Amino acid sequence: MSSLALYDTLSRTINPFVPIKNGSASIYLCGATVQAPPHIGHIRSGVNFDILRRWMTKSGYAVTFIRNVTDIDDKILHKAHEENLPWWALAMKYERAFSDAYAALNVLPPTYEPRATGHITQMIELMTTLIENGAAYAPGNGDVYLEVRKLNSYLTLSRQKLDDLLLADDAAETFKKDPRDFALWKGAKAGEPSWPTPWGDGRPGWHLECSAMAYAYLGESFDIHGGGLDLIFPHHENEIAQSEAAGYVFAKSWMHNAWVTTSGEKMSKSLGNSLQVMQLLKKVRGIELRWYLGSAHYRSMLEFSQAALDESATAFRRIESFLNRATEILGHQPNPQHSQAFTEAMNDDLAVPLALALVAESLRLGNSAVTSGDKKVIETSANEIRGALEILGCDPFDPAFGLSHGGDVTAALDGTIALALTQRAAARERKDFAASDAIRDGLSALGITIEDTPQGPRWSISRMEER
RNA sequence: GGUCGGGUGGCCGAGAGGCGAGGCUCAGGACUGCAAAUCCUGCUACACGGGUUCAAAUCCCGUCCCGACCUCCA
Repeated sequence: MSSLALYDTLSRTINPFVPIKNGSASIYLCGATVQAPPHIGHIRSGVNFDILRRWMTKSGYAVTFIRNVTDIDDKILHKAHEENLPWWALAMKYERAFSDAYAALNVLPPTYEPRATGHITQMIELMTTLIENGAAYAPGNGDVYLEVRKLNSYLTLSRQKLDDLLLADDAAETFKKDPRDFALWKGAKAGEPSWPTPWGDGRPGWHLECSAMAYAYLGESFDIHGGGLDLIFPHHENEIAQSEAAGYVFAKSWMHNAWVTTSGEKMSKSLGNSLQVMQLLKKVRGIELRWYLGSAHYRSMLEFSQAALDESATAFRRIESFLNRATEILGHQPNPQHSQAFTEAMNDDLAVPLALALVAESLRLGNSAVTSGDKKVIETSANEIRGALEILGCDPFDPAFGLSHGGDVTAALDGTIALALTQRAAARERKDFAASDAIRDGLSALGITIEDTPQGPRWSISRMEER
């Protein structure tokens, strides 16, 4: 039996996962800066790390999963001004939008979801330590900077050299000792929200909150720190810099998910609304969108297209259809199981695409078994497929996705359709195919699909009426 | 300038020296009153040019193209 191995951005190699605390896993994922509605790139990160979490949990680890919300930063203040809302109202509005999107895609809520503004105390403590250490300085204008030249090491994650970096636009910043120093804390400008500190009123810089909150909930050292590729520099480098300068070990390994791209390019907000999660959920169901986002390997770019999404949804419906049929035949829902091959695929740095090939194989065997009536094979296939879908967070029987139709309604509908099907059967019996097809077409127009099977006709609700 | 990813069949998407990943689409077949569903068969690809090797999508050298980050970013 293989054991879990994961790619580590720091070493750029796949290593066996060895938890700091036996039987446990601690994960910190950089969540959203809540300044706009989530697009599928944001949510892909959530889905990828949710798959990691589910697999680790299934593998027996007690997983503590922290995903933060950054609810104060430059962009939030800017957007709040644009939308003519208090900054906190804007942040909450989009925090809810993210929560809704996570829920729609069955991304499990984190163990805890700390907000930056709820951890000002911890940030001040961290800055105090850094200033006492001599690692940080407060030039007197309310800002606090980390002095990067004094660090023992810096930029190890992105493997860059300090002097090779292009200078930021604010390089002329007179209060910095070195233009590469970065702000832990920003002194308050007029009209901006602020919190009191020993160095003046101000607000958090972008990076400080993650170091403070990771320390607060996971301690000086934890197993995995995750986020999107674009966070490697500067965000994660600066988290490392702050945390190590404060004397923490910080993250043992780093995982980064790749982007969703369009036409080869990273998604940007200029693309408009079309790739927002809620927009896409008008076209496909949450479970289908999740299937699509989770289907590529987390370290590979996922090239978005509407056609690819549609195809992916079609493929998923085939799988779902088999599970429904298997449930009817078996008389009970499949019991999730994992084959050796599936386990090995997932243990190999979450080789989801390989796992999906196994699902496809099981599906083919299962469908053949439906034709031949081999219940044993139907059950095995269905169990393994459901087991895989469960880990991918795409189990169609998971109540998180909501039942497709309520029990009472289904019963009533079932009776109604049964009446129509009785009429159709009678028409077919007397070879009046015009009449029987008229019934089928009529039901079809109402969104009810009829299929004739050796066990008799079965009906289902066609899903994509909105398309 | 520095750092880092890519280019795989009609489309999506794995793999990383040798046994055709897989899916979707399309075409043909089986089944069917017809559909639908399902199964079977077919479509034998790895940017370009060299090289190494018994063997290269995979390694090496060179070239072209695309993208990302460099203190706003999933």
